[in-house]
Amino acid sequence: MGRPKNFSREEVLEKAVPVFWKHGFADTSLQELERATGVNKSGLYTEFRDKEDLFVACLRHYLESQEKRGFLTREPFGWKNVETFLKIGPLNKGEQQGCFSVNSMREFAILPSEAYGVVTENRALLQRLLAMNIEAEKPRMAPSAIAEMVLSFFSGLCIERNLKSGKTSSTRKIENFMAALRSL
Amino acid sequence: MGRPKNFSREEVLEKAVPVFWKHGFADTSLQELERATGVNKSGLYTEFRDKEDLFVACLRHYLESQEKRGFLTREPFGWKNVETFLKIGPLNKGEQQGCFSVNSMREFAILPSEAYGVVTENRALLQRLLAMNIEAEKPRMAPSAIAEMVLSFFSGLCIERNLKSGKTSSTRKIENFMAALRSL
DNA sequence: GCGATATTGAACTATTTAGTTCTTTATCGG
DNA sequence: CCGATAAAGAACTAAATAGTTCAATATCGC
Repeated sequence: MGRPKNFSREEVLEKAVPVFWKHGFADTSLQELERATGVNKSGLYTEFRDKEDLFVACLRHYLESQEKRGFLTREPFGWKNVETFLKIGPLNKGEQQGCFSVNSMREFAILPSEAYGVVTENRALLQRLLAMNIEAEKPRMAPSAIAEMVLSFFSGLCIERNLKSGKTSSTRKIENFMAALRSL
Repeated sequence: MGRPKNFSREEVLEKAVPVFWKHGFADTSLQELERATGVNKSGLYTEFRDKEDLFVACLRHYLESQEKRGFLTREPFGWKNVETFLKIGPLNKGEQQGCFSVNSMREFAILPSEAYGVVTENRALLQRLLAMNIEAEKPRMAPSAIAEMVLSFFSGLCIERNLKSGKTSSTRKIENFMAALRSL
């Protein structure tokens, strides 16, 4: 069976995500990835085809972990879920600000096309989950139309996390937005 | 007086903006900038301190040109101006998608701190102009609070321009959002 | 413990990068 | 038209980059 490797794919992804998250694809070097993951280039290249492949794997891993948080699938469905999603969906843990996926959208021009697919599929999923929660509140406006707005607002909140503004102001802003939604 | 240079600072900025806009700072090479502007490195380096300096100059130039479009200063102030701002503020000219300034927010980690200042100042200005227009409609909610929401929504629309989605869906989304605002 | 096997680490490669330097060239004032 | 001056062009530098190669090494089944 030969020598066993002393890292797991999961482990590497876990540690690589914050690096790409903060610096993006272009400005992240293999050296940084080695340092952050503790895995040598040899290891990284046996596990991943190249830097692009590793990036896409990170993106998938990130989105799966976000899905597991399940803010939009908690019963009962409704505005409360939407509000939670907006409030604590975008992360605020040190280097990890906003949403890795939204950040990546800026870099599509230089990212493998696979990344585009991963992000758009996830957005479609979010859109459906949002619509499901909105549907439950029986608003006058079409749930899918409201869901679209929410997703855009969410994307805005995410990139704004790159600005150092207070958490309270963000919370207040979300509550105002929710007030507007509830009247639809 | 010596040999006269055969380019103007304006010209260079005009041609460099789309390059940074599309590729961001990290992934734009001096070579690309030479090609796009038609100005040799010698020329670029006599006009600008370094790549960072050129980038910040591009950002300023872009924001000034956006201000000149003046969507938010047309009389009479009101929802119509806000709607116009959302609809045709984010550009859609080939490589130039969304907003250069919003795109740049993703890269603050590697951008000169000056860039941060330029962007935040501009956002503060937008915030004031939006509030001014909203104020004119005398809504029940605080104009500055509504302005905050609009700016976040705008930011979201801008990064979403990196996805290839139809223009009509964006227009419909904005109209729905405006409907929500008008009820505040 | 031994040999096959797979991982690891480090040295290496080829390319690209931002930035510099130096020669050539064009213009203007006299 | 000539000499001072400033710009343009190209050659150059040093560092960083993604990716490769290969010898050293650790483990497992036997």
